[in-house]
Amino acid sequence: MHAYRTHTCAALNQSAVGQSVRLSGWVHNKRDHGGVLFVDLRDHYGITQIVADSDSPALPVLEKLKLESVVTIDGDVKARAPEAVNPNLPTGGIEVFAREVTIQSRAEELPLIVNSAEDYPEETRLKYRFVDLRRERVHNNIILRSKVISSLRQRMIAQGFNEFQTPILGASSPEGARDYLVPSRLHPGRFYALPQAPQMFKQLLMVAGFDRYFQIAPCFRDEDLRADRSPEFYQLDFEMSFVTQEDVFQAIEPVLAGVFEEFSGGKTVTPAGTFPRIPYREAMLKYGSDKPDLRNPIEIADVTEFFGNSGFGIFDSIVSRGGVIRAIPAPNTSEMSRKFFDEMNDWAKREGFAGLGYANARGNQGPIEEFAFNFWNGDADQSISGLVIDGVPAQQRIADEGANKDSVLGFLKGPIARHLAPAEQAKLLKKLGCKPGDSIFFAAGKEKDAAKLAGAARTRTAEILGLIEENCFKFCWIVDFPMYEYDEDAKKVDFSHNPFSMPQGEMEALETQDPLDILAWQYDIVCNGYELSSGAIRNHRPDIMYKAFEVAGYTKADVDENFSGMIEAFKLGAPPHGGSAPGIDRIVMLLADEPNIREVIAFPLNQRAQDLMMGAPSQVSPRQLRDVHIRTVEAPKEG
RNA sequence: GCGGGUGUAGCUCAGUUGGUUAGAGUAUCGGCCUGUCACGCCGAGGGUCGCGGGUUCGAGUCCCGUCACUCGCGCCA
Repeated sequence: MHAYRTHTCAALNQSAVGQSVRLSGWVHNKRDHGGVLFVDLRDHYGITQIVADSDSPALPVLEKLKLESVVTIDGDVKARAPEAVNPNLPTGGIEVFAREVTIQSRAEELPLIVNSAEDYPEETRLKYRFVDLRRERVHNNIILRSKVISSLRQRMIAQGFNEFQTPILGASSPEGARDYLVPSRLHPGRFYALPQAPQMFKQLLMVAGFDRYFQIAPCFRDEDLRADRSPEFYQLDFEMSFVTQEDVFQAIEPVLAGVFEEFSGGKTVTPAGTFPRIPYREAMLKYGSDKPDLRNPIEIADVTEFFGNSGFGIFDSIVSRGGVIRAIPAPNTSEMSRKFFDEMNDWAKREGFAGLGYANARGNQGPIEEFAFNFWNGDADQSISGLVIDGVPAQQRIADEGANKDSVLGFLKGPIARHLAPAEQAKLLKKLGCKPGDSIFFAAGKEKDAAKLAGAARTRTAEILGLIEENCFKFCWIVDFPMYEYDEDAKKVDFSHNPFSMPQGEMEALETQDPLDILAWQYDIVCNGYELSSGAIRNHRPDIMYKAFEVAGYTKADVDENFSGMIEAFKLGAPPHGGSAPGIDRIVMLLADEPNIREVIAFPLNQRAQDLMMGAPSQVSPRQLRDVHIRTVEAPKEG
């Protein structure tokens, strides 16, 4: 008989009744009835109930044993009485009567309880990650991760991609994120950098003629963390030769849609081949973000045209200084309390914005859209007959109150609305697609700021109102990123994203167009508001590369000095190529429905990039520092 | 670097307007219990209330500072 087990804790069922078996696992839970003791024995595969009665020598041993101790049980499989069957347990039809128990490892009192779904502070969980990982939810997440990676690999290989490893110890690169540095022992004063991504190497693999490469690649970035950002993470890094942007899309959409369909657990997935393509500028306008969550039905609109001479001072002056006004429709909220709108405004201020204005559309009972359209076209009197405002027909109000026609016909309430003539209000509602009873939030400022506030308000509004569609994964491509942007601080044009992307229009565009109008063959994949990947058709032409850098104010010497390896390679025969790199941790995070990337990493660093279990980063001995020619400046702290 | 939240028993949390000896659940220890599967019942131990300072007759509670964790902003092509 095997030293530890004849079966796993998930393997036994009715067909094993009568067998003599040996099981090993952790004491998941105990129920001690004095004369009879039940133990839930757990391993990776499942749970089997062990029974020890007063005849069993195992009873006194198991009785004293703490939870999470590891034991080997010798016993006999018995069928449970019908009333004792546990339908919630796959092995619930049987139990193992213990004849003997061997203690493999005694557990002391636990810092967190394995057999509970209770939430523990992350500090505790990470310090005792090996215990935390025994718990069902995290254990399943890590298994899911393994399956997702396996599936991604198979799907890539099936498409003819070859998996290669690229160096971990590389050269530091001047652009991009901060590098993790590794000092060199053999070369005093010099440093390796851990890769932020295998960018250079995958392009060189294309130059080397390998045509289709991929890698489950570890990446490192020494920047501050977020819930969806870890300093070390994995990407499905891939690159292809002789391809257009369209070819890259067609290669990766089936992989992502496929793996999401495989593991989504029934949630709907945007089908491969139908990922919407949203130009960057459109995304910034309609969603206030370059990673829009398309589960959110709200669409932002630009309403700058309604202000400037409206008499609403703040907005008018923002517009006159070149700013913009963005409107965020909030469905069915016009009857919400003042508090709702005030709290949105307070929230915007807390987020560092000037504030968030609002207006409410009256709860008209008439066909407001049709009326608004007619009104706007000077055809109002004709349709007033059908219009009811706040329960009173519009014509009657005009007659009864002798009211000013404009005030009666106003569609919008609130401090901003007072400054817009009814015809303007109608146009505005029409533009936003608002219905009676909706409200509108206004975000004003410089274009970048207003878009950002509008985007944040769009998300918050939908979350508060419960408008985010559930049980779906909505993918899209963000395309047509601008090649350059104006850097306010440096007062010059600079690359807006990756300097190695091919500009759309290539050399001709660089020579003839306003740099701020040039688009790049660069694209992101976004799913449910998370940026899953970033990619591009690369610039493989030295002449275009020098020109692209020249536009941003860099000399040929600058390029040669910083990127000589790549440039030299491109001078010796480089195929047109492009690729992308979906983030694996974020994919698993979405599939596991976890709000935090650390939930899908077996041993994650905490929010301050520390390993609380192993104590990284740690101090090293003076000898080690001497070896790598490092002298620290600040007095080391204890710990 | 900046802003929000949290910090009370091993663990999860409660703690009122500043007022007696800081509570509960769970875990641990002891006792009882032969059919539980969140077993049940009885009892016990367990606290620098994150840390430092201040106000007060009196501070877990109010004020100032500070630390840790976390979420967001900056940052992350």
